[in-house]
Amino acid sequence: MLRLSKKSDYALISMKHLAMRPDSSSSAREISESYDIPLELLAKVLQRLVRARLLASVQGTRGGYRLGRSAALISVADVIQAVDGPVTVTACSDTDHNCDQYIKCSIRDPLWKIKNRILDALTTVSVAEMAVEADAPAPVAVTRMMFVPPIGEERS
Amino acid sequence: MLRLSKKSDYALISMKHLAMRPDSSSSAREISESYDIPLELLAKVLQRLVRARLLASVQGTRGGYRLGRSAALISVADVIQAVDGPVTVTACSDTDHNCDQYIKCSIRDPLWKIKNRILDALTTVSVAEMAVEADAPAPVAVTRMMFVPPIGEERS
DNA sequence: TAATATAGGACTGCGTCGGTCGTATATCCC
DNA sequence: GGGATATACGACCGACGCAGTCCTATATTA
Repeated sequence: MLRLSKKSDYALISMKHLAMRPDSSSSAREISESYDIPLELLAKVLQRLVRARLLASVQGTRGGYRLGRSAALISVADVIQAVDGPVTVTACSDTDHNCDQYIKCSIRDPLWKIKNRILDALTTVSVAEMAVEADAPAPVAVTRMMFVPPIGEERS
Repeated sequence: MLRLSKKSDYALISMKHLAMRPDSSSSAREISESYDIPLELLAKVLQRLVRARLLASVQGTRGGYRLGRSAALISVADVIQAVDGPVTVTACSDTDHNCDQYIKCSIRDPLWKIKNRILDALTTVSVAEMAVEADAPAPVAVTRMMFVPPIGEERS
């Protein structure tokens, strides 16, 4: 459990993709094809990231997405929260307590502390750190690997 | 997101409940009524905790549940994993990689690191620590508070 | 033997998530 | 200007998992 949603996965993949190409912009289609992500779904994810100012978009034929700010200033928590809403371990938060057991609940405080520790783990890892993974192949090589030869052999 | 399941909630409530009564055993019914948890559902949760050796059960009329070992030796992670299976942030684990993007996925390693940090946060908090919360009312008072006056005014 | 407890499998309603579709709008190139 | 290609965004839909219920079997005690 405690699984991340697909949308968050896609968002993080996209953010890392863009972080590795700081000077160019990528279209939703490019990212979609690179990682086999359904285009429409990815598009909506990217749009949410734009609304959260984590990405900047350019419309039109040569449009696409860029990072909204330096990758070092974007945390994994930022990305997840932009896409899936606030990180909440419990059904009840400090604002709304929509839970049958709210009054009688005896584990709120300990769980909130744990939530904060989880949030901390997500906050202290930046997209930039994700992008400098040692195992990451060079950008071009990645893009190559991404395109699975459709059917025929397309070896250059 | 990253929400805990209801079953985990119930499991943690029960564990704390039992940790606060180290010398007596509690029945599923008692816990169920104390916190307004559906009896059958709670029963199954408790059974899973027994199977994981976190609880010990006594059948029969005067039966019930006790902690399987010292509360200090039971972590929140233990409880969650006993009830909801292994903590997995990603769909793919090191054993099975049932995810369309597995081959092309670029964020496995960073996410696994984050998963470990989350797991760490859950492992370093014991049930005993949860039970010694300062704000926890005395057992009896708790049980009192639990029973919301049904309809009429029942002020003593 | 009746009451009360755990053990555990089968079933179900429903909310959420992943994904699709359709449409509007912006921009570039011919 | 017009077509191609991009983002923006709301509506819709099927599948799946979770929460909860029901039923039966078994153990223990009074």
